[in-house]
Amino acid sequence: MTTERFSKRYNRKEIEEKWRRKWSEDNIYKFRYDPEKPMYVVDTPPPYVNAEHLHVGHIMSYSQAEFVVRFKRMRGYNVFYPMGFDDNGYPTEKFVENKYKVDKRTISKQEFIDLCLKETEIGAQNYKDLWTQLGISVDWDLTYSTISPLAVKVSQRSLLDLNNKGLLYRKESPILWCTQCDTAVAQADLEDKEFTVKLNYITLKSVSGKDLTIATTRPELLPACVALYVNPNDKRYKKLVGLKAIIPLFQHEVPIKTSDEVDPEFGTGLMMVCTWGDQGDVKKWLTDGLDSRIVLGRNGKLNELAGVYQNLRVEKARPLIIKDLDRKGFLRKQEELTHTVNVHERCNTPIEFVNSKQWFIKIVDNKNIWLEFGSKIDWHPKSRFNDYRVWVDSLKWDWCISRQRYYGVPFPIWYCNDCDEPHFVPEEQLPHNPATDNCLFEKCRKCGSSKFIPEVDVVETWATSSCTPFLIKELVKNQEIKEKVFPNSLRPNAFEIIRTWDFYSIVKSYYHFNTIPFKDLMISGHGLDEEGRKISKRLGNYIPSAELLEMYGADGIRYWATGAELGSNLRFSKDEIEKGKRLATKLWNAARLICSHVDEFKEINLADLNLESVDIWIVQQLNKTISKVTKGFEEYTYSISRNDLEEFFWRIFADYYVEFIKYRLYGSDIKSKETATATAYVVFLAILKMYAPILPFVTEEIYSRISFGSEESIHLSNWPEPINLKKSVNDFDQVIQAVDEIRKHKTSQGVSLGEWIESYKFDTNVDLKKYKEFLQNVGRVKVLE
RNA sequence: GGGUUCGUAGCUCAGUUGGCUAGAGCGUCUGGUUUACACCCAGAAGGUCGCAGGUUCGAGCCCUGCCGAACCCACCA
Repeated sequence: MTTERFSKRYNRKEIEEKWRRKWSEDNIYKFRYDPEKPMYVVDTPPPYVNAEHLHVGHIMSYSQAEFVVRFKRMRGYNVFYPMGFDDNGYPTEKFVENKYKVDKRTISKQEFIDLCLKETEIGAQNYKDLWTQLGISVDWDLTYSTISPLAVKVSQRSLLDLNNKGLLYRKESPILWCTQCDTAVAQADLEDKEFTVKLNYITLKSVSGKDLTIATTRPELLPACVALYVNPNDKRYKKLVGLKAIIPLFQHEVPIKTSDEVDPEFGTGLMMVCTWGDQGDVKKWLTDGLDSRIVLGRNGKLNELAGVYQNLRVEKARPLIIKDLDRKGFLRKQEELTHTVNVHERCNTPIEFVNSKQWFIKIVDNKNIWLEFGSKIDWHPKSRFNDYRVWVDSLKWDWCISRQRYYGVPFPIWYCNDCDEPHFVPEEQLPHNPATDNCLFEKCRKCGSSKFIPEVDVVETWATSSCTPFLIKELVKNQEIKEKVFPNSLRPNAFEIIRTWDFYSIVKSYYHFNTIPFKDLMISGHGLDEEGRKISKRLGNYIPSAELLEMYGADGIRYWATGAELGSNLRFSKDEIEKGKRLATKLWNAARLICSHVDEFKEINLADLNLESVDIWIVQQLNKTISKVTKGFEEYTYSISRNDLEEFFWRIFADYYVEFIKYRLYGSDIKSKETATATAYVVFLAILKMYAPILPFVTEEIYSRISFGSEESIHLSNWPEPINLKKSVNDFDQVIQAVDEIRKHKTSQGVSLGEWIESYKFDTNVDLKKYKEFLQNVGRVKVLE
């Protein structure tokens, strides 16, 4: 007897800690290249490094992708699994502003960047610790950060290429602007938000002295009003078309025009149109021969057109103007109006349109290409492709990539001081930062001037992270491997960044290499709190990840993460985590039992043994399970795999098979005992391997005690294959039914299942000639008929 | 206004080309210390599958309409 191989209790904490250390020391997740084997390249989302908000959602989505990665590794792929840290850009700046109570306007640029870099380092370490705790099997020698010189170089090279291909342009035009963050933003950075505001009915006079009433939610934009519009079919206003009206308080005259866009039912049917600053299809109004009256500046304040209201921010100016309109008798009434407004997703501030010069990447004209290339990718689940399609359809603006921020990838551009001609730093000089590096140009190629000014804007973060599919190529030197890294095999990410990370990656891979960036997309849902609410800092409805891992251990939490089908949200559930812990214990105990009967662990070929029907039956069940579980992982439906595996392990293997062979394990027939032990061992080993991607710690611990041969880790071992026995049973269902019948009988009689009873007569039609002895022993009945 | 997903037991959810009596876990109830495991085992109760039609020999699954939820898009004077 060798029960001492396993202690009575599975010591989760100690064992998980041991393997974390050992995996790292032995470097078992290091990328190994075997030219004979296929590559499996994963472009994992580089998380934002401000790690204070880490919660189960992060654990969930990274675990879900990692189940598949571990599976692929065991299936014999050369797994290339790097990890990045997305540290450049707005989230880090915001984090620093909050943590240090500073503002980018009130601190020197360099000081601010230094703080960002410092936090970046702390954040990356937090993440690394967390992923290690969780058992995420990335190769820590393959890491990058999006602010590193390598990432800057790749990002800048991308801009150069786009510029050479005529896909990058700089233009002064009305753009989407966040007055809070003080920067241009892209369409993808917008979100819908409902606001309840006042709809103000304001009276103005036509030049002929007639009273007119408009309804507006934005009275502070009156100074920018350039026209009034009515629907051409609106009889009330037919006579007014072509006349002019006088704007109250500001006294300028505007024409009254018609457009089908105007809804006669809204407000008074008379609509005020302003130049930029207001939401709406700006371009359309601009082509209508209207004056340009810009009242809102990039600083979010009203300009000189606003007269006495100059230099006020929108939210300050609005009530003042309303007050003055009311005092002078122009305000007829106010109504409550609930409407949705585009806000900046980072700060929830309503977006304004301001006139500004920015860099853009052409995307609007190529919608058909984005759809075509998007459809070439295998979406898991398929339905999420629709999110992508809808997004591409709704594109209205080219991709504005310049940001008036500090902490990001610099544009490698110098402008001629005299004629504004942009000069791109040549590729061999990258990475380049015009804010700190010397100017590389002597004379403007256009006007000959020798004065240059640096571009001080930075590239938005997505313009860099959209390069990750080919950025990770740069993490290896070997040319042969490089070629196989891109396009990648898998991009796993949550659904809310389909329109940013995924979309922009497709754009860049098409423009640079005319290919899709990755073959498969795995879209995960969100982790929710126990009530099904979104997890947010504001609600405080989550336990920080590190604490969670400390409380429950990695295996239990990973088990919880298998609970949601791919693409679905998943509620946090202590019960599910507990279930995962119980599963680990169950595996531990099963190993204890089986191994107490094995003297030596060795390679066993079951086909060579004289198997009994019950042994053949369990192997058949195992084979079915292997096929189903394998298929599930292949299709990224790890939750289905987990269900199939659990049904087999717990219900069929533990509750039936193990009970079925106990009389042999403890009996005197040595041959029969050996066969049963061997079968149980082989089947259990396969179960253990199939659980390895989900529960890497407990499976590794058990494996280390019961494996044979040279395989150092279960995670580097081969995925189980169905076993060919060359014989089969097909009448075992009736045996199961017969066993159930005896169990039911004993339970209803209040008799312990372990107690021998004198006799029993079956209702079930079972072949007693063949199975009588088996049923007597398993059911503990002396006489059966 | 448009789209996507979803609505199945008290709760959380499976149900993969339409096919015997609709499943699991948790919870509840009954019984059992059975030489791996009470972190266990055996069993029971509990569902007009959101509603109303339709197609079909047959619908939880397919079609139409409606109700409700979440998310996305558009409008947003």
